Amino acid sequence: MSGRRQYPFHLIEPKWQQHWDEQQTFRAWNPGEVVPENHPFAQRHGGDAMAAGHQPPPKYYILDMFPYPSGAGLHVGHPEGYTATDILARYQRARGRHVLHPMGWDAFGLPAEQYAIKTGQHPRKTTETNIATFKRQIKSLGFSYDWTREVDTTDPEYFKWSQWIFLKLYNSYFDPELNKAQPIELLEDALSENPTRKNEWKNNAFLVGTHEGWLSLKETARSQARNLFLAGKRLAFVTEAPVWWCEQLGTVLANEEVVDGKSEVGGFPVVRKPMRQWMLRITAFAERLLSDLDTIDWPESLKEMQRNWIGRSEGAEVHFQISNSESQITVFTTRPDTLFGATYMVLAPEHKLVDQITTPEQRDAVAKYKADVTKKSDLERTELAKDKTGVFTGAYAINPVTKQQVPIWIADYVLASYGTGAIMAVPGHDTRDFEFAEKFNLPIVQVVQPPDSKTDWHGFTDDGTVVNSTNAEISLDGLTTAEAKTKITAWLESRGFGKKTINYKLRDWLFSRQRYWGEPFPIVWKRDASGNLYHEALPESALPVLPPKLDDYKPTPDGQPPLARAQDWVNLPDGSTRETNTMPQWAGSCWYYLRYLDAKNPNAFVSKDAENYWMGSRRGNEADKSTNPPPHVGGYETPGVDLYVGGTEHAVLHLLYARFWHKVLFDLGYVSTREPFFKLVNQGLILGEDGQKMSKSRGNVVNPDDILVEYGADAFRLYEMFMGPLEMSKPWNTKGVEGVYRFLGRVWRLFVDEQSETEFEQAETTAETQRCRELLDILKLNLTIKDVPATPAQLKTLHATIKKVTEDLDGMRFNTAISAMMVFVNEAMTWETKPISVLRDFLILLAPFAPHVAEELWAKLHSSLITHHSSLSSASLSSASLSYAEWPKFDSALLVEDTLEIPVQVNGKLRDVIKAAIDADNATLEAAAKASEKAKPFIDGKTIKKIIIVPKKLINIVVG
RNA sequence: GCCGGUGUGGCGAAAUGGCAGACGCACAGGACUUAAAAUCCUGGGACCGUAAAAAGUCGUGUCGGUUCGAGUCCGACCACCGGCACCA
Repeated sequence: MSGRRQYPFHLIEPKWQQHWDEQQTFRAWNPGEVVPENHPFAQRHGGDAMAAGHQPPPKYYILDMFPYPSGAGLHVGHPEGYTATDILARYQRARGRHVLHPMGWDAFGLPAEQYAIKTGQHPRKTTETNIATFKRQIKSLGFSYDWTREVDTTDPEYFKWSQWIFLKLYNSYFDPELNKAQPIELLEDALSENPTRKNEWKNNAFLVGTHEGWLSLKETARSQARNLFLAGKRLAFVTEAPVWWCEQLGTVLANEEVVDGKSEVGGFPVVRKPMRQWMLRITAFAERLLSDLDTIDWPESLKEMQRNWIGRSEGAEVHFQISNSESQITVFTTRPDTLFGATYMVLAPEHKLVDQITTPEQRDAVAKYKADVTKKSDLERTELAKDKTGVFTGAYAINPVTKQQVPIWIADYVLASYGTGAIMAVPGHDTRDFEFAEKFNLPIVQVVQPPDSKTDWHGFTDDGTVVNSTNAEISLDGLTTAEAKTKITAWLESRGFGKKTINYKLRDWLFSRQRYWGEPFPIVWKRDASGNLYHEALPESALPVLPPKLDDYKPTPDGQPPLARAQDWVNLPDGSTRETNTMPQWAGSCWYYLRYLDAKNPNAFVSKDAENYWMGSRRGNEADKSTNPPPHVGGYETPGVDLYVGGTEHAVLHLLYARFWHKVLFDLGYVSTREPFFKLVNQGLILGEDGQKMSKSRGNVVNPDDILVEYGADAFRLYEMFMGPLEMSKPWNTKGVEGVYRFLGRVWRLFVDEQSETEFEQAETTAETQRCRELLDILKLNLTIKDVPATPAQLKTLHATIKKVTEDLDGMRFNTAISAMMVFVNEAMTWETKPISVLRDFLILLAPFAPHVAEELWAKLHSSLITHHSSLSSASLSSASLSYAEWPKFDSALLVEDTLEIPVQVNGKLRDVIKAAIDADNATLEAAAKASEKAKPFIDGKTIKKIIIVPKKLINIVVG
């Protein structure tokens, strides 16, 4: 253990936390707000800085991924990111930026609900308890959050706006020509006005064939058709589709929440089950979600994960005529150049043509295979991937280029959910098709010649030269793969056999859950005159839609969501019924960063002014919005969130969903940027002391509360940053905390008089005064601290530190910034006289990292100045709050040395270090190097071929 | 299999192509102390030397290349971590 306490952090930290709270020191101000004169922000920027007509200070929006307040409390991983952002928030505040640094709770979620099912305790209660714990723990770390902007996704005043955004999605459609979301009213209007849209209208399958026919419909039928049509266009829509159903959780899950055939939460098995569900049309935004990644400053690996998830691939659709049938099978292929090698076709077992084309002889085999496949969980389907299975349907299709009849099979290696659910099999040049063809003795032909003639063409999938690909109309032979793709696609298009297309892996977002603890949908179901069910949005005035009170939070026995138990809530007086699904947890986290901007606004999810100030960039808004903003505008005003810090676990869930919602809000004119998070950094994992991931079962979990009691928040913060680069995974080492704790102790002793410290400790031993903050007044400033001018050497030390810390903070290199401060303190400890001005600047550097001890010493420095040095200049006396003190500037002129130590190398190996004047010319340096006694033995007897002189750096003598 | 990241002392790490190992941990020796804790000082990559030094040689996952000079740039490979994975 640490033994004697290094300094009284147990008194200092609560004292300053309370002070910041009471003064609302870190409150950020919205446009139009008047800042009280005594607030440190007003002292720095003026009380009317945010008033209309004033140029407000440049903003800096720095955001943490808000936590899910679990019952387990904070772990040491949480404060890692929070400390990094807090240091930058405090640093930017010192640099004069108006910092928005908020915190809140992503509090809907399964654990509170499962606890409710077990114990009957309302999830609200569990959530409130957990939030209280998290808040206490986070506050004890002294972060400079603006708590007036705290959000809680489960607060009706918050989720009212989540529901409001859902209504925006519901009442919008995607216009492919404009490539953007539009209000659904435009589509309704266009139906009757715009001829091309009329066609679209007419061609919808569920409608009568002609516009005239449409007009002849009775009003009720027309209204029904209209509802159906619009329902099919909305960004939020209902579909009956196979979804992931998790029996144990009693809910459906999104693709993103299913990992290896199991639920991401709990690891329970999931099965495919057709159910009526709400979906969000994220696929319409696939291209923008992909291409806009190029405009934001995110880690490449994270962008790559999103790109993979979106999974864009360019290729062609090709239609194959089914023999003896009117029907066609359309396939998607990225290799149209290999069309001549397509010797069979495969449909996914779920493909809708399967039953239609299967011949009577094959019917039993096909039925059996289909039954087998549905029984398999997805896990089994992928685990058994090595061995291909499938059945012949008995039907044939015609290859459009070879005109040959090719057999149509079904196999579960073709997925119903990707492309068209059907493939043309080219066993010569596709690994899977090759395996399948080998197993079932299907013909394999070569159509690509590998560049290296020694390479076996069987199953060769790379690019090469096309062979065996000629018919009466077209020949691809001799072309490269790329050329052949272009040529055959053009030919297919000209003949109506297909066309160029782009396919995405991204699926629409399954947006409903059979849960209690989530946002209810602002939707009711009604029946039209012919008794058909249709959905209708509630008006904005009906928001928030609160969940009903329940005694039992389980789903109903017949599989209805828990909300269905509240019959008096579900059934409305007019005969309509409420939607009983709830939204997924992601709903609240999709837009919370916008609510922070104007967290208490009862009239809008965010006011236009607040959104403009915090998210827009003055520079960015002047630029044409249709062009992408440059990834990093060197100046200090950036669009969107300036910095977002969090773990990689949200790479394809939260971060993709939030970008999607943001784009819809952008299209509809509610936000001013295309992207929400301009720069994003992933913090690395903190591993256990044993180098393994921390987990209860390993017993290597470190509880932050224990560390705080032993070493204090400042040491904890410092250690989290000193461990290594933020983005890296690194093992925890409590001994390392002691190291930075000792450093803070040295800082303390640099400032505090030893004699007074002894008095303080004696006073503290009395039981009744132990926790008394007034005791801190006993402590006096070290007598070696004097109001004297700094020596050149002292200035050099200080300015080298300012330079290093400033540059390292700009580059988020917290660990090396801390080591620079350690070097400073080690050096300053040796000074007999310590100039106040130097120590004062040092405290400003230290403050972002260790704010409590810095504030305490700052206060001591200034109160002591007022008592003892009343004649001091105002510059060194300025006692404005440390949190808003101006960041010191370094003067490079002070860092210049008059003599330098210059290494002398012979053939690149270090042989000596010589002293030289800073302005020594090359001839002088060369002479000095040649004269070096230590280098001489390596030069003597050899000829000097050349001498490399890097001014102020190095001399290298090359001999031969 | 594909994509991304990382390999440097006993450990966490640091190094615009220019003195490898700053800073810290752990360790060892010393000072202070009745003693301990705390604090302060000193030491340290390996090898070879030596009474102790000095000098020297090797050294940033492996092999090769570019360069006067490579932890850093290029090529091939190996190991570990993370993600994706029958995506046509």
